[in-house]
Amino acid sequence: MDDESDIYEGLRLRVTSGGLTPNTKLKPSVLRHDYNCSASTIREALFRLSTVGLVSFQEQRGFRVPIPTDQAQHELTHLRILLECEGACLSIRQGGIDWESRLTAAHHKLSHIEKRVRGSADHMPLFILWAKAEQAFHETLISDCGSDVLKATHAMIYQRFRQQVFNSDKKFVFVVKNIEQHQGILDAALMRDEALIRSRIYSHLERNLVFDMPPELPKLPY
Amino acid sequence: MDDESDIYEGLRLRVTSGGLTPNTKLKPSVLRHDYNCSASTIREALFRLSTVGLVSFQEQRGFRVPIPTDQAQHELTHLRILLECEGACLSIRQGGIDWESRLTAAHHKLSHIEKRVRGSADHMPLFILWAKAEQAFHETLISDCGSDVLKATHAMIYQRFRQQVFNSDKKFVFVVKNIEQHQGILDAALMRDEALIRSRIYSHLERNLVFDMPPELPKLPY
DNA sequence: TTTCTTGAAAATTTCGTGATTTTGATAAAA
DNA sequence: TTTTATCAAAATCACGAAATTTTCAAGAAA
Repeated sequence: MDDESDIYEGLRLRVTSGGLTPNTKLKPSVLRHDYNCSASTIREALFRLSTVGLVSFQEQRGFRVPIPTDQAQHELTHLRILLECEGACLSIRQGGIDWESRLTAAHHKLSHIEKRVRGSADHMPLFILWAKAEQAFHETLISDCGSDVLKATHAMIYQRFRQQVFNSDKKFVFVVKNIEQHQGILDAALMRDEALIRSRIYSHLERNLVFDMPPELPKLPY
Repeated sequence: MDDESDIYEGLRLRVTSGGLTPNTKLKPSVLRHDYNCSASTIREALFRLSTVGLVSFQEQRGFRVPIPTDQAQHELTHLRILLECEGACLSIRQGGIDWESRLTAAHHKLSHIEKRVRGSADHMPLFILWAKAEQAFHETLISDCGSDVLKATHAMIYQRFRQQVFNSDKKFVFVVKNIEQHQGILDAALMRDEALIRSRIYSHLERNLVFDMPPELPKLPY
Protein backbone atom coordinates (compact mmCIF):
# COMPACT_ATOMS: atom_id res chain seq x y z
CA MET A 1 0.00 0.00 0.00
CA ASP A 2 3.04 2.27 -0.14
CA ASP A 3 1.92 3.91 -3.35
CA GLU A 4 -1.68 2.88 -3.17
CA SER A 5 -2.56 6.42 -2.21
CA ASP A 6 -0.87 7.64 -5.38
CA ILE A 7 -3.00 5.20 -7.33
CA TYR A 8 -6.06 6.40 -5.48
CA GLU A 9 -5.21 10.02 -6.22
CA GLY A 10 -4.43 9.27 -9.84
CA LEU A 11 -7.70 7.48 -10.38
CA ARG A 12 -9.59 10.18 -8.51
CA LEU A 13 -8.18 12.80 -10.84
CA ARG A 14 -9.14 10.77 -13.86
CA VAL A 15 -12.74 10.22 -12.85
CA THR A 16 -13.25 13.78 -11.66
CA SER A 17 -11.45 15.85 -14.24
CA GLY A 18 -9.85 13.41 -16.63
CA GLY A 19 -12.26 13.92 -19.47
CA LEU A 20 -13.64 10.39 -19.20
CA THR A 21 -17.02 9.83 -20.75
CA PRO A 22 -19.67 9.11 -18.12
CA ASN A 23 -20.58 5.45 -17.82
CA THR A 24 -17.14 4.39 -19.02
CA LYS A 25 -16.19 1.03 -17.58
CA LEU A 26 -13.24 1.08 -15.23
CA LYS A 27 -11.59 -2.33 -15.59
CA PRO A 28 -8.89 -3.18 -13.07
CA SER A 29 -7.27 -5.50 -15.60
CA VAL A 30 -6.83 -2.61 -18.01
CA LEU A 31 -5.96 0.17 -15.60
CA ARG A 32 -3.27 -1.91 -13.92
CA HIS A 33 -0.94 -1.19 -16.82
CA ASP A 34 -1.17 2.57 -16.30
CA TYR A 35 -0.09 2.24 -12.70
CA ASN A 36 2.18 -0.76 -12.94
CA CYS A 37 0.47 -2.83 -10.29
CA SER A 38 -1.91 -5.73 -9.97
CA ALA A 39 -5.62 -5.68 -10.69
CA SER A 40 -6.42 -6.24 -7.02
CA THR A 41 -4.68 -3.04 -6.04
CA ILE A 42 -6.65 -1.08 -8.62
CA ARG A 43 -9.80 -2.76 -7.47
CA GLU A 44 -9.22 -1.68 -3.91
CA ALA A 45 -8.65 1.94 -4.93
CA LEU A 46 -11.81 1.90 -7.05
CA PHE A 47 -13.69 0.46 -4.12
CA ARG A 48 -12.65 3.31 -1.91
CA LEU A 49 -13.66 5.77 -4.59
CA SER A 50 -17.06 4.12 -4.82
CA THR A 51 -17.69 4.51 -1.10
CA VAL A 52 -17.34 8.27 -1.41
CA GLY A 53 -19.48 8.35 -4.52
CA LEU A 54 -16.81 9.20 -7.09
CA VAL A 55 -17.27 5.99 -9.03
CA SER A 56 -20.40 3.89 -9.26
CA PHE A 57 -20.26 0.23 -8.42
CA GLN A 58 -22.51 -2.77 -8.93
CA GLU A 59 -21.86 -6.24 -7.62
CA GLN A 60 -20.39 -8.53 -10.24
CA ARG A 61 -20.68 -5.75 -12.77
CA GLY A 62 -17.67 -3.71 -11.92
CA PHE A 63 -16.96 -0.03 -11.75
CA ARG A 64 -18.06 2.86 -13.95
CA VAL A 65 -17.71 6.60 -14.22
CA PRO A 66 -20.91 7.99 -12.66
CA ILE A 67 -23.50 9.53 -14.95
CA PRO A 68 -24.17 13.18 -14.08
CA THR A 69 -27.82 14.06 -13.61
CA ASP A 70 -29.66 17.28 -12.91
CA GLN A 71 -30.95 15.77 -9.70
CA ALA A 72 -27.45 14.95 -8.45
CA GLN A 73 -26.17 18.39 -9.40
CA HIS A 74 -28.98 20.02 -7.48
CA GLU A 75 -28.46 17.89 -4.38
CA LEU A 76 -24.71 18.36 -4.32
CA THR A 77 -25.08 22.11 -4.75
CA HIS A 78 -27.65 22.22 -2.00
CA LEU A 79 -25.34 20.45 0.43
CA ARG A 80 -22.38 22.57 -0.58
CA ILE A 81 -24.36 25.68 0.26
CA LEU A 82 -25.44 24.26 3.60
CA LEU A 83 -21.95 23.15 4.63
CA GLU A 84 -20.04 26.14 3.30
CA CYS A 85 -22.36 28.68 4.87
CA GLU A 86 -22.07 26.92 8.19
CA GLY A 87 -18.32 26.51 7.94
CA ALA A 88 -17.76 30.08 6.80
CA CYS A 89 -19.86 31.55 9.60
CA LEU A 90 -18.09 29.46 12.21
CA SER A 91 -14.76 30.53 10.76
CA ILE A 92 -15.83 34.15 10.97
CA ARG A 93 -16.53 33.66 14.67
CA GLN A 94 -13.52 31.56 15.53
CA GLY A 95 -10.91 32.43 12.96
CA GLY A 96 -8.25 35.03 13.68
CA ILE A 97 -5.91 37.14 11.68
CA ASP A 98 -4.23 33.99 10.46
CA TRP A 99 -7.44 32.84 8.83
CA GLU A 100 -7.91 36.20 7.13
CA SER A 101 -4.38 35.99 5.90
CA ARG A 102 -4.67 32.50 4.47
CA LEU A 103 -7.98 33.34 2.84
CA THR A 104 -6.57 36.45 1.23
CA ALA A 105 -3.64 34.45 -0.08
CA ALA A 106 -5.89 31.74 -1.49
CA HIS A 107 -8.04 34.35 -3.15
CA HIS A 108 -5.03 36.07 -4.62
CA LYS A 109 -3.91 32.87 -6.33
CA LEU A 110 -7.39 32.06 -7.56
CA SER A 111 -7.96 35.58 -8.77
CA HIS A 112 -4.72 35.53 -10.74
CA ILE A 113 -5.70 32.34 -12.56
CA GLU A 114 -9.24 33.50 -13.20
CA LYS A 115 -8.04 36.64 -14.89
CA ARG A 116 -5.84 34.56 -17.16
CA VAL A 117 -8.75 32.24 -17.92
CA ARG A 118 -10.89 35.15 -19.00
CA GLY A 119 -8.35 36.00 -21.67
CA SER A 120 -7.50 32.62 -23.19
CA ALA A 121 -9.79 31.01 -25.71
CA ASP A 122 -9.26 27.42 -24.63
CA HIS A 123 -9.74 27.00 -20.90
CA MET A 124 -8.70 23.37 -20.79
CA PRO A 125 -4.98 23.75 -20.10
CA LEU A 126 -5.71 26.13 -17.23
CA PHE A 127 -8.54 24.06 -15.85
CA ILE A 128 -6.53 21.81 -13.56
CA LEU A 129 -4.81 24.84 -12.06
CA TRP A 130 -8.09 26.66 -11.65
CA ALA A 131 -9.80 23.67 -10.06
CA LYS A 132 -7.03 23.31 -7.48
CA ALA A 133 -7.15 27.02 -6.64
CA GLU A 134 -10.94 27.09 -6.45
CA GLN A 135 -11.00 24.14 -4.10
CA ALA A 136 -8.26 25.70 -1.98
CA PHE A 137 -10.20 28.95 -1.70
CA HIS A 138 -13.44 27.30 -0.65
CA GLU A 139 -11.65 25.01 1.77
CA THR A 140 -9.77 27.88 3.33
CA LEU A 141 -13.07 29.68 3.72
CA ILE A 142 -14.26 27.01 6.16
CA SER A 143 -10.84 26.04 7.47
CA ASP A 144 -11.23 27.64 10.90
CA CYS A 145 -14.69 26.33 11.64
CA GLY A 146 -13.15 24.04 14.24
CA SER A 147 -14.76 20.86 12.96
CA ASP A 148 -12.77 18.20 11.13
CA VAL A 149 -15.97 16.31 10.49
CA LEU A 150 -17.51 19.31 8.76
CA LYS A 151 -14.40 19.88 6.70
CA ALA A 152 -14.09 16.24 5.67
CA THR A 153 -17.75 16.07 4.74
CA HIS A 154 -17.46 19.25 2.72
CA ALA A 155 -14.40 17.92 0.92
CA MET A 156 -16.33 14.82 -0.13
CA ILE A 157 -19.29 16.81 -1.40
CA TYR A 158 -17.05 19.33 -3.14
CA GLN A 159 -15.24 16.59 -5.04
CA ARG A 160 -18.48 15.06 -6.23
CA PHE A 161 -19.82 18.47 -7.18
CA ARG A 162 -16.74 19.24 -9.24
CA GLN A 163 -16.97 15.85 -10.97
CA GLN A 164 -20.65 16.41 -11.67
CA VAL A 165 -20.32 19.78 -13.36
CA PHE A 166 -17.15 18.93 -15.23
CA ASN A 167 -18.49 15.67 -16.62
CA SER A 168 -21.89 17.11 -17.37
CA ASP A 169 -23.17 17.52 -20.92
CA LYS A 170 -22.78 21.27 -21.08
CA LYS A 171 -19.05 20.88 -20.87
CA PHE A 172 -18.19 23.36 -18.14
CA VAL A 173 -17.99 26.94 -19.01
CA PHE A 174 -16.02 29.41 -17.04
CA VAL A 175 -18.36 32.08 -15.84
CA VAL A 176 -16.86 35.53 -15.69
CA LYS A 177 -19.16 36.39 -12.80
CA ASN A 178 -17.09 33.98 -10.70
CA ILE A 179 -14.40 36.58 -10.38
CA GLU A 180 -16.53 39.19 -8.70
CA GLN A 181 -18.37 36.56 -6.67
CA HIS A 182 -15.17 35.21 -5.17
CA GLN A 183 -14.12 38.77 -4.43
CA GLY A 184 -17.47 39.39 -2.78
CA ILE A 185 -17.13 36.32 -0.58
CA LEU A 186 -13.64 37.39 0.48
CA ASP A 187 -14.90 40.88 1.31
CA ALA A 188 -17.75 39.55 3.42
CA ALA A 189 -15.33 37.31 5.27
CA LEU A 190 -13.00 40.18 6.08
CA MET A 191 -15.98 42.27 7.13
CA ARG A 192 -16.98 39.40 9.41
CA ASP A 193 -20.55 39.72 8.22
CA GLU A 194 -22.21 36.33 8.58
CA ALA A 195 -25.51 37.21 6.96
CA LEU A 196 -23.71 38.75 4.01
CA ILE A 197 -21.39 35.81 3.47
CA ARG A 198 -24.32 33.39 3.57
CA SER A 199 -26.11 35.38 0.95
CA ARG A 200 -23.01 35.63 -1.24
CA ILE A 201 -22.16 31.94 -1.02
CA TYR A 202 -25.74 31.21 -1.99
CA SER A 203 -25.58 33.58 -4.96
CA HIS A 204 -22.28 32.12 -6.05
CA LEU A 205 -23.64 28.58 -6.23
CA GLU A 206 -27.21 29.39 -7.17
CA ARG A 207 -26.81 28.84 -10.91
CA ASN A 208 -26.08 25.16 -10.25
CA LEU A 209 -29.44 24.65 -8.58
CA VAL A 210 -31.74 23.20 -11.20
CA PHE A 211 -34.94 23.12 -9.16
CA ASP A 212 -36.55 25.65 -6.87
CA MET A 213 -34.88 26.06 -3.56
CA PRO A 214 -36.63 26.32 -0.22
CA PRO A 215 -37.68 29.95 0.07
CA GLU A 216 -38.17 29.82 3.84
CA LEU A 217 -35.46 30.88 6.19
CA PRO A 218 -34.36 29.36 9.47
CA LYS A 219 -35.71 31.32 12.41
CA LEU A 220 -34.25 29.78 15.52
CA PRO A 221 -30.81 28.57 16.62
CA TYR A 222 -30.65 25.54 14.33
CA MET B 1 -18.67 -10.75 -2.80
CA ASP B 2 -22.07 -12.43 -2.54
CA ASP B 3 -22.21 -12.15 1.22
CA GLU B 4 -19.64 -9.41 1.53
CA SER B 5 -22.41 -7.03 2.53
CA ASP B 6 -23.35 -9.34 5.39
CA ILE B 7 -19.77 -9.27 6.55
CA TYR B 8 -19.77 -5.49 6.23
CA GLU B 9 -22.97 -5.24 8.26
CA GLY B 10 -21.71 -7.67 10.87
CA LEU B 11 -18.48 -5.77 11.35
CA ARG B 12 -20.31 -2.47 11.37
CA LEU B 13 -22.52 -3.68 14.18
CA ARG B 14 -19.53 -4.86 16.16
CA VAL B 15 -17.61 -1.61 15.91
CA THR B 16 -20.63 0.57 16.57
CA SER B 17 -22.51 -1.31 19.24
CA GLY B 18 -20.59 -4.49 19.84
CA GLY B 19 -19.06 -3.46 23.11
CA LEU B 20 -15.56 -3.45 21.70
CA THR B 21 -13.03 -1.45 23.64
CA PRO B 22 -11.85 1.62 21.70
CA ASN B 23 -8.45 1.22 20.08
CA THR B 24 -8.92 -2.55 19.79
CA LYS B 25 -7.01 -3.91 16.82
CA LEU B 26 -9.12 -5.39 14.07
CA LYS B 27 -7.02 -8.11 12.48
CA PRO B 28 -8.35 -9.61 9.28
CA SER B 29 -6.50 -12.85 10.02
CA VAL B 30 -8.39 -13.22 13.29
CA LEU B 31 -11.80 -11.96 12.22
CA ARG B 32 -11.89 -14.25 9.20
CA HIS B 33 -12.78 -17.16 11.47
CA ASP B 34 -15.93 -15.43 12.73
CA TYR B 35 -17.20 -14.97 9.23
CA ASN B 36 -15.77 -18.04 7.57
CA CYS B 37 -14.02 -16.25 4.76
CA SER B 38 -10.56 -15.12 3.73
CA ALA B 39 -8.60 -12.30 5.28
CA SER B 40 -8.81 -10.29 2.06
CA THR B 41 -12.57 -10.22 2.24
CA ILE B 42 -12.47 -8.96 5.82
CA ARG B 43 -9.85 -6.42 4.83
CA GLU B 44 -12.07 -5.03 2.09
CA ALA B 45 -15.00 -4.65 4.46
CA LEU B 46 -12.80 -2.89 7.04
CA PHE B 47 -11.55 -0.62 4.31
CA ARG B 48 -15.05 0.42 3.43
CA LEU B 49 -15.79 1.05 7.08
CA SER B 50 -12.72 3.22 7.35
CA THR B 51 -13.77 5.45 4.46
CA VAL B 52 -16.97 6.33 6.32
CA GLY B 53 -15.09 6.86 9.55
CA LEU B 54 -16.38 3.87 11.52
CA VAL B 55 -12.95 2.30 11.87
CA SER B 56 -9.64 4.07 11.91
CA PHE B 57 -6.92 3.02 9.53
CA GLN B 58 -3.22 3.64 9.27
CA GLU B 59 -0.97 2.47 6.48
CA GLN B 60 0.94 -0.65 7.39
CA ARG B 61 -0.56 -0.53 10.85
CA GLY B 62 -3.94 -1.99 10.23
CA PHE B 63 -7.38 -1.20 11.52
CA ARG B 64 -8.62 -0.19 14.95
CA VAL B 65 -11.81 0.72 16.73
CA PRO B 66 -11.83 4.54 16.81
CA ILE B 67 -11.24 6.27 20.12
CA PRO B 68 -14.17 8.46 21.14
CA THR B 69 -13.27 12.01 22.08
CA ASP B 70 -15.25 14.98 23.30
CA GLN B 71 -14.20 16.87 20.21
CA ALA B 72 -15.55 14.18 17.89
CA GLN B 73 -18.80 13.94 19.83
CA HIS B 74 -19.28 17.67 19.56
CA GLU B 75 -18.56 17.77 15.85
CA LEU B 76 -20.79 14.83 15.02
CA THR B 77 -23.62 16.30 17.06
CA HIS B 78 -23.18 19.64 15.36
CA LEU B 79 -23.45 18.09 11.92
CA ARG B 80 -26.40 15.94 12.92
CA ILE B 81 -28.25 19.07 14.00
CA LEU B 82 -27.40 20.86 10.78
CA LEU B 83 -28.44 17.97 8.53
CA GLU B 84 -31.51 16.89 10.44
CA CYS B 85 -32.90 20.41 10.72
CA GLU B 86 -32.42 20.92 7.01
CA GLY B 87 -33.87 17.52 6.10
CA ALA B 88 -36.81 17.86 8.45
CA CYS B 89 -37.74 21.31 7.17
CA LEU B 90 -37.53 20.18 3.57
CA SER B 91 -39.67 17.17 4.40
CA ILE B 92 -42.23 19.44 6.03
CA ARG B 93 -42.44 21.42 2.79
CA GLN B 94 -42.35 18.51 0.38
CA GLY B 95 -43.69 15.54 2.30
CA GLY B 96 -47.33 14.54 2.05
CA ILE B 97 -49.72 12.51 4.11
CA ASP B 98 -47.61 9.46 3.42
CA TRP B 99 -44.66 11.06 5.18
CA GLU B 100 -46.80 11.94 8.20
CA SER B 101 -48.02 8.39 8.27
CA ARG B 102 -44.58 6.81 8.13
CA LEU B 103 -43.26 9.20 10.75
CA THR B 104 -46.12 8.45 13.09
CA ALA B 105 -45.55 4.74 12.64
CA ALA B 106 -41.81 5.06 13.31
CA HIS B 107 -42.53 7.10 16.42
CA HIS B 108 -45.05 4.58 17.64
CA LYS B 109 -42.48 1.79 17.49
CA LEU B 110 -39.80 3.89 19.13
CA SER B 111 -42.14 5.12 21.82
CA HIS B 112 -43.17 1.57 22.67
CA ILE B 113 -39.57 0.49 23.17
CA GLU B 114 -38.64 3.60 25.13
CA LYS B 115 -41.43 3.00 27.60
CA ARG B 116 -40.15 -0.52 28.15
CA VAL B 117 -36.60 0.76 28.59
CA ARG B 118 -37.72 3.14 31.30
CA GLY B 119 -38.96 0.20 33.33
CA SER B 120 -36.14 -2.34 33.02
CA ALA B 121 -33.02 -2.02 35.11
CA ASP B 122 -30.59 -3.32 32.54
CA HIS B 123 -30.96 -1.54 29.23
CA MET B 124 -28.47 -3.65 27.37
CA PRO B 125 -30.77 -6.33 25.95
CA LEU B 126 -33.15 -3.68 24.63
CA PHE B 127 -30.42 -1.47 23.30
CA ILE B 128 -30.12 -2.99 19.84
CA LEU B 129 -33.86 -2.73 19.37
CA TRP B 130 -33.90 0.84 20.62
CA ALA B 131 -30.97 1.87 18.43
CA LYS B 132 -32.69 0.52 15.33
CA ALA B 133 -35.94 2.28 16.17
CA GLU B 134 -34.22 5.55 17.00
CA GLN B 135 -32.34 5.52 13.73
CA ALA B 136 -35.51 4.68 11.84
CA PHE B 137 -37.36 7.59 13.44
CA HIS B 138 -34.68 10.13 12.68
CA GLU B 139 -34.26 8.84 9.15
CA THR B 140 -37.97 8.95 8.51
CA LEU B 141 -37.96 12.52 9.76
CA ILE B 142 -35.79 13.58 6.83
CA SER B 143 -36.99 10.93 4.39
CA ASP B 144 -39.01 13.25 2.17
CA CYS B 145 -36.42 15.98 1.87
CA GLY B 146 -35.93 14.96 -1.77
CA SER B 147 -32.17 14.62 -1.55
CA ASP B 148 -30.45 11.24 -1.59
CA VAL B 149 -27.14 12.96 -0.99
CA LEU B 150 -28.45 14.61 2.16
CA LYS B 151 -29.93 11.35 3.39
CA ALA B 152 -26.77 9.36 2.70
CA THR B 153 -24.61 11.98 4.38
CA HIS B 154 -26.89 12.03 7.39
CA ALA B 155 -26.82 8.24 7.64
CA MET B 156 -23.03 8.32 7.75
CA ILE B 157 -22.92 10.97 10.43
CA TYR B 158 -25.65 9.29 12.44
CA GLN B 159 -23.77 5.99 12.50
CA ARG B 160 -20.60 7.66 13.70
CA PHE B 161 -22.54 9.60 16.30
CA ARG B 162 -24.14 6.43 17.63
CA GLN B 163 -20.74 4.71 17.76
CA GLN B 164 -19.24 7.69 19.54
CA VAL B 165 -21.75 7.92 22.37
CA PHE B 166 -22.09 4.17 22.82
CA ASN B 167 -18.36 3.56 22.97
CA SER B 168 -17.69 6.59 25.11
CA ASP B 169 -16.48 6.33 28.69
CA LYS B 170 -19.73 7.28 30.31
CA LYS B 171 -21.29 4.12 29.04
CA PHE B 172 -24.52 5.40 27.49
CA VAL B 173 -27.39 6.17 29.69
CA PHE B 174 -30.92 6.20 28.48
CA VAL B 175 -32.33 9.60 29.16
CA VAL B 176 -35.98 9.64 30.10
CA LYS B 177 -36.33 13.07 28.53
CA ASN B 178 -35.88 11.37 25.15
CA ILE B 179 -39.46 10.18 25.29
CA GLU B 180 -41.02 13.60 25.45
CA GLN B 181 -38.45 15.05 23.06
CA HIS B 182 -39.27 12.52 20.36
CA GLN B 183 -42.93 13.22 20.92
CA GLY B 184 -42.25 16.93 20.62
CA ILE B 185 -40.44 16.48 17.32
CA LEU B 186 -43.29 14.38 15.95
CA ASP B 187 -45.80 17.02 16.99
CA ALA B 188 -43.85 19.81 15.36
CA ALA B 189 -43.62 17.77 12.17
CA LEU B 190 -47.36 17.18 12.08
CA MET B 191 -47.94 20.85 12.82
CA ARG B 192 -45.63 21.62 9.88
CA ASP B 193 -43.87 24.23 11.97
CA GLU B 194 -40.33 24.56 10.67
CA ALA B 195 -39.05 26.95 13.29
CA LEU B 196 -40.43 24.76 16.04
CA ILE B 197 -38.97 21.55 14.69
CA ARG B 198 -35.56 23.18 14.34
CA SER B 199 -35.66 24.29 17.92
CA ARG B 200 -36.82 20.87 19.13
CA ILE B 201 -34.21 18.94 17.17
CA TYR B 202 -31.61 21.26 18.64
CA SER B 203 -32.90 20.75 22.17
CA HIS B 204 -33.00 16.99 21.66
CA LEU B 205 -29.34 16.79 20.68
CA GLU B 206 -28.05 19.68 22.75
CA ARG B 207 -26.81 17.58 25.67
CA ASN B 208 -24.27 15.93 23.37
CA LEU B 209 -22.65 19.25 22.57
CA VAL B 210 -19.64 19.54 24.83
CA PHE B 211 -18.54 23.04 23.85
CA ASP B 212 -20.42 26.26 23.31
CA MET B 213 -22.44 26.39 20.17
CA PRO B 214 -22.64 29.33 17.81
CA PRO B 215 -25.20 31.66 19.35
CA GLU B 216 -25.86 33.59 16.15
CA LEU B 217 -28.69 32.68 13.85
CA PRO B 218 -28.81 32.59 10.08
CA LYS B 219 -30.58 35.61 8.70
CA LEU B 220 -30.80 35.16 4.97
CA PRO B 221 -31.76 32.32 2.62
CA TYR B 222 -28.78 30.08 3.25
C1' DT C 1 19.72 2.75 34.62
C1' DT C 2 18.87 4.44 30.15
C1' DT C 3 19.40 4.43 25.28
C1' DC C 4 20.42 2.12 21.00
C1' DT C 5 20.92 -1.85 18.09
C1' DT C 6 19.70 -6.42 16.48
C1' DG C 7 16.92 -9.87 14.62
C1' DA C 8 13.23 -13.06 14.77
C1' DA C 9 8.17 -13.26 14.96
C1' DA C 10 3.94 -11.19 13.63
C1' DA C 11 1.11 -8.35 10.86
C1' DT C 12 0.13 -5.97 6.60
C1' DT C 13 0.02 -5.43 1.63
C1' DT C 14 0.45 -7.02 -2.92
C1' DC C 15 -0.10 -10.40 -6.35
C1' DG C 16 -1.55 -14.31 -9.62
C1' DT C 17 -4.89 -17.98 -10.01
C1' DG C 18 -9.07 -20.55 -10.22
C1' DA C 19 -14.07 -20.46 -9.57
C1' DT C 20 -18.20 -18.00 -10.55
C1' DT C 21 -20.89 -14.70 -13.02
C1' DT C 22 -21.92 -11.62 -16.73
C1' DT C 23 -21.77 -10.33 -21.50
C1' DG C 24 -22.70 -10.61 -26.24
C1' DA C 25 -22.94 -12.89 -30.53
C1' DT C 26 -25.14 -16.57 -33.05
C1' DA C 27 -28.73 -19.69 -33.92
C1' DA C 28 -33.37 -21.58 -33.14
C1' DA C 29 -38.19 -20.81 -32.29
C1' DA C 30 -42.39 -18.05 -32.41
C1' DT D 1 -39.33 -9.50 -37.83
C1' DT D 2 -39.16 -10.34 -32.91
C1' DT D 3 -38.20 -13.19 -29.10
C1' DT D 4 -35.85 -16.84 -26.75
C1' DA D 5 -32.00 -20.22 -26.09
C1' DT D 6 -27.25 -21.45 -26.26
C1' DC D 7 -22.62 -21.07 -25.29
C1' DA D 8 -17.96 -19.26 -25.67
C1' DA D 9 -15.27 -15.16 -24.36
C1' DA D 10 -14.51 -11.85 -20.95
C1' DA D 11 -14.79 -9.89 -16.53
C1' DT D 12 -15.35 -10.08 -11.55
C1' DC D 13 -14.59 -11.99 -6.97
C1' DA D 14 -12.53 -14.74 -3.23
C1' DC D 15 -8.54 -17.01 -1.86
C1' DG D 16 -3.85 -18.35 -0.21
C1' DA D 17 0.80 -17.35 -0.47
C1' DA D 18 4.85 -14.40 -1.27
C1' DA D 19 6.97 -10.01 -0.32
C1' DT D 20 7.33 -6.09 2.54
C1' DT D 21 6.94 -3.66 6.78
C1' DT D 22 6.24 -3.26 11.66
C1' DT D 23 6.57 -4.90 16.36
C1' DC D 24 8.99 -6.05 20.33
C1' DA D 25 11.98 -8.58 23.20
C1' DA D 26 16.83 -9.44 24.28
C1' DG D 27 21.43 -7.86 24.33
C1' DA D 28 25.14 -4.18 23.71
C1' DA D 29 26.72 0.35 24.45
C1' DA D 30 26.68 4.68 26.91
